[in-house]
Amino acid sequence: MSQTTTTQIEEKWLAKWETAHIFEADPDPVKQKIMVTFPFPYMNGPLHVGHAFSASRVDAYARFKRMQGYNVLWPWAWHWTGQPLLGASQRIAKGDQPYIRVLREVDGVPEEHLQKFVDPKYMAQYYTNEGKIAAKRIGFSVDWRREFTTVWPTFQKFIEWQYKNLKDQGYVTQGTHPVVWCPKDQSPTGDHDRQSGEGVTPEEYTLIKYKLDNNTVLPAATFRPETIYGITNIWINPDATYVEAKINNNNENWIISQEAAEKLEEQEKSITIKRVFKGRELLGKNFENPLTHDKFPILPGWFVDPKTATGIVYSVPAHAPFDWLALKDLQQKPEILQELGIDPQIVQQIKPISIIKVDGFGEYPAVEIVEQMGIKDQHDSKADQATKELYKKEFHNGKLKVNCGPYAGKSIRGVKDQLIIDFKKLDIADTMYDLPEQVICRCMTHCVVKILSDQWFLNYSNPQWKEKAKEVIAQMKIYPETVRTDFYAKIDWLKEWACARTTGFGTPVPWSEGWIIETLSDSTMYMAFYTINKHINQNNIPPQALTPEVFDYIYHGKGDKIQISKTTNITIELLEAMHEEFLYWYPFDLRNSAKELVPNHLSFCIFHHAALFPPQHWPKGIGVNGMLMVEGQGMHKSKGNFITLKGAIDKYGADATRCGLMLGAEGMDDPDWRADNVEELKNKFEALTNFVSNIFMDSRQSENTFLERWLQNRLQYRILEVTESLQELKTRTALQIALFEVWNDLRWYKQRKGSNVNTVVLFEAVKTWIKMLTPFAPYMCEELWSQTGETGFISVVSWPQFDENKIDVEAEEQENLITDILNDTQNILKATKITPKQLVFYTAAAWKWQIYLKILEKTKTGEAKISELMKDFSNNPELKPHIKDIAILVPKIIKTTNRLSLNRKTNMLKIQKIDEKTVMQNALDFLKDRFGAEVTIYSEEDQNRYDPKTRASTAMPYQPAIYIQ
RNA sequence: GCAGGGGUCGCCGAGCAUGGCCAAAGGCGUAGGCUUCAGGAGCCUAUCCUGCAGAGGUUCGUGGGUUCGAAUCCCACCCCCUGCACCA
Repeated sequence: MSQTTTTQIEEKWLAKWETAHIFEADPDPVKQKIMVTFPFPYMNGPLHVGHAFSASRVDAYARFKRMQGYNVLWPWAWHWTGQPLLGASQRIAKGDQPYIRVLREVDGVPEEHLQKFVDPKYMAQYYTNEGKIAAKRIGFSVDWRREFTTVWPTFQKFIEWQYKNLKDQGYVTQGTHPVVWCPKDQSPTGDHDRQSGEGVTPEEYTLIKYKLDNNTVLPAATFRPETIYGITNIWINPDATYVEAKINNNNENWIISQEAAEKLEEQEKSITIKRVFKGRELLGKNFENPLTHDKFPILPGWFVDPKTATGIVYSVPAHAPFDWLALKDLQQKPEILQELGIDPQIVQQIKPISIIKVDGFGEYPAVEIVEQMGIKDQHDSKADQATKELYKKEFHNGKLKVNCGPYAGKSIRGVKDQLIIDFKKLDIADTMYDLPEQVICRCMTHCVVKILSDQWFLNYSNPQWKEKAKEVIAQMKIYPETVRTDFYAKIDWLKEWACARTTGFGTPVPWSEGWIIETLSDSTMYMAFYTINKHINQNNIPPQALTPEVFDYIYHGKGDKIQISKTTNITIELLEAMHEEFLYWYPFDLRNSAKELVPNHLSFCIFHHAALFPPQHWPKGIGVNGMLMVEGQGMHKSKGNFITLKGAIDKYGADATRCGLMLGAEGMDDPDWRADNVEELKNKFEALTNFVSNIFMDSRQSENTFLERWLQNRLQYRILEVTESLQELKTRTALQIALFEVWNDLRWYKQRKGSNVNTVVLFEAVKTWIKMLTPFAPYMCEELWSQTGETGFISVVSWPQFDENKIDVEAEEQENLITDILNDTQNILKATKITPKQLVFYTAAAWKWQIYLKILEKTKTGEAKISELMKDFSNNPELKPHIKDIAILVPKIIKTTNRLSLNRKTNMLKIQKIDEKTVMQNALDFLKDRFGAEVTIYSEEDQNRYDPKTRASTAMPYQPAIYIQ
């Protein structure tokens, strides 16, 4: 089968599916429903194989369930909300050549479209159109009547309703929020908008307002406000520029670095600078600890960076290695102090003040760690390491000492948050945000932290909401189960989420002019919109008719439908139909995505369902899988390893692409797309098609032996395994068994039967086989199905049922005998390097079976005692003549039977004796063929046996003796 | 830093929750044979080491331990990956 015919087959079946509408699902009261979903893809680029991986798993599940007789709904939509589409079109408008080249060469956008991409909606529509073609070609069994994009006014009405509800219930709050901010763009700078500083987030400093005089403070920045009790001095950089500024129009003057003043402007502080001066001006002055009213000096610290926080640092030499090192330096260099006009006596007298007790350290942990690590001075690179180590230990294990006021005896970890709140109440502390590393915007501007005010939040901190979300998780099926703890952790971890933005595509916040619902916040409940969007699309319901009352009726059954119909012009029948359709399909049974969506989208989805729907409409199942790798690396357009779905289908065909993806991984493992493997798979499918076609063309029949029963027996296990795996969304395991293991079984059967294949049995087996492959490779299976003479679609044929009656342990054991003897013989040939001319096998004598089965029975119950067994055997007149041999055999048999699995022991006991000679005799041709030698079978009891090396006596049940010459 | 997930015979990957047909599935790769005008594809066989009789030896990140017996259970250590907020 050449590539062109693969494409032709795909086109043929795609057209047939569409004409027959087999994937369009409407409510059917007599059928059980399954609704599966996949997070809609964002349309600033083409669908790629990463999308296809997660979605193929959804499709395989949908197809499996459909074949099992469920009424399956698998809808799809397109995400346009957000900033990237706008950003992309702007880059094109600006003539960003590298970017345009990527669109042209990677995405494959034709020139005439590319030029129109300056319009972001054109761009989104282009990718949406292309995406739909690709999603169809890959064979996703989607009901396209429910399609929409997130900028459709009808969808936005749904979002308005959703947010109105959330707000009414108090889940939406307003407040402030720190963001990384580009002063030039006047917008937040997300990771993707950064030239450098990816992953950097604002850090919160506590400012302790040490008093210089009555209305002037030195706001020293710290992550450890509890150390206020251990302060000995403040560090000021003598060479840095500081300002004295009036803050927030009250009477407080702050002394801070010039840089800090600029930053605080963005953090809801109004700054009026009164004077500018060098840090050295402050040296030697005293200030007051606002908590204890003790007085301390201001000392020079060149290590103080005016660019970090306020440029003012307070010193806690007992617990901060840097402070101790700096203090020691100064104490050793009185001349520097004199030069700066400070009395060295003052510095000499400073002693560290110990305030934290921590295991493994004495009075002054900072002093100790500096000595332990042999740190020379503050420029030593190990000083940083020492700081981190000590902070960590003190935070996790440290307890505050008696000199810490009301906090004495408390652990640092437990008291820190409360302490900050208390200090703020006392008006001796404030907060400032700063970045731990430099962040530079794409526009090359240095970013700062800005506090956004009047920001709208989804209040995921709300403990009642969290509780409810956990209830949703508790009743949900999660694939794989290991992710459940992850979900609980993420629910706990989520806090207020800024759910509105001022730019980008999206639904305007209904109650607040100028804000748009943020992109991750508008995609949490839309699965419920699929259930009714068919009606909206088909009846051209105008957006203005979709009032909150309409949605209240549809989703909550609230309100008077007659009244609603009157005001909206939506007929009562239609309102009812939508309500009914929602009730039929909801909740969804499976939503599957990559694991990156666990902490955001999937958790949000859980939260929102908890808030807006009653328990009977909570999600029933969520599936999570790994992130697709390409040739061992993450897939990125910039890395040049980006593979579009269209490109993959063009090259390998839909079936190979699907299976290549699904064979990659399951569970949380990251699948690896390897072009060689997918190519190989494409060849495999050609071979498979030939293999199957040949069987279909072969009209001969043949006799029934145990091998037919063996094949059917095998197939039952395969059906069981594939069904159970698919049920658990283990698509890789399921496909592996369905494709390779079944194939191996069929091959083995054909080999064993040689020219005597029973085509009737094989034909049926193959039909079962391709049914099991249909969820994975639907096109090939439709084609093969039609070759069998069937007229319907295999896509809607009944899934194979496990049939207990076809289980045949005897056939299984008989075939085990053959494979075992085959392996043993090959092993001997390998060891002896004989090229065999003749093989002779001798099956065990009847009396050996007697003792074998007896021992087997004993070992099964775990009490095979040699003495007892021997007594038994010697009392048996049939065995008595062989008692000498039996004495030797018993321990051997105990050893071999002990190693058998319980399952096999049970089977062997159930069958009792198998007629080995006949079984072997029937395999004669096969064995001859396999070894290219004459083969003879005897029983060791045969008088006329050929046995030149007297091997026959070594024969055992299930292990005939072998002679090779 | 916080949270989560891993290290298996050339590679990818099962197995490990319920220790024992585990020298360890399957796929890929590699080698040999068959088929073919040739190439590719396909089919068969082999693929840790040793072995002139169906066997033995050493393996499952490292080092210990429990057990008659450990890839599987326990402890310690080393290494790797992913996510972390206004962004899809």
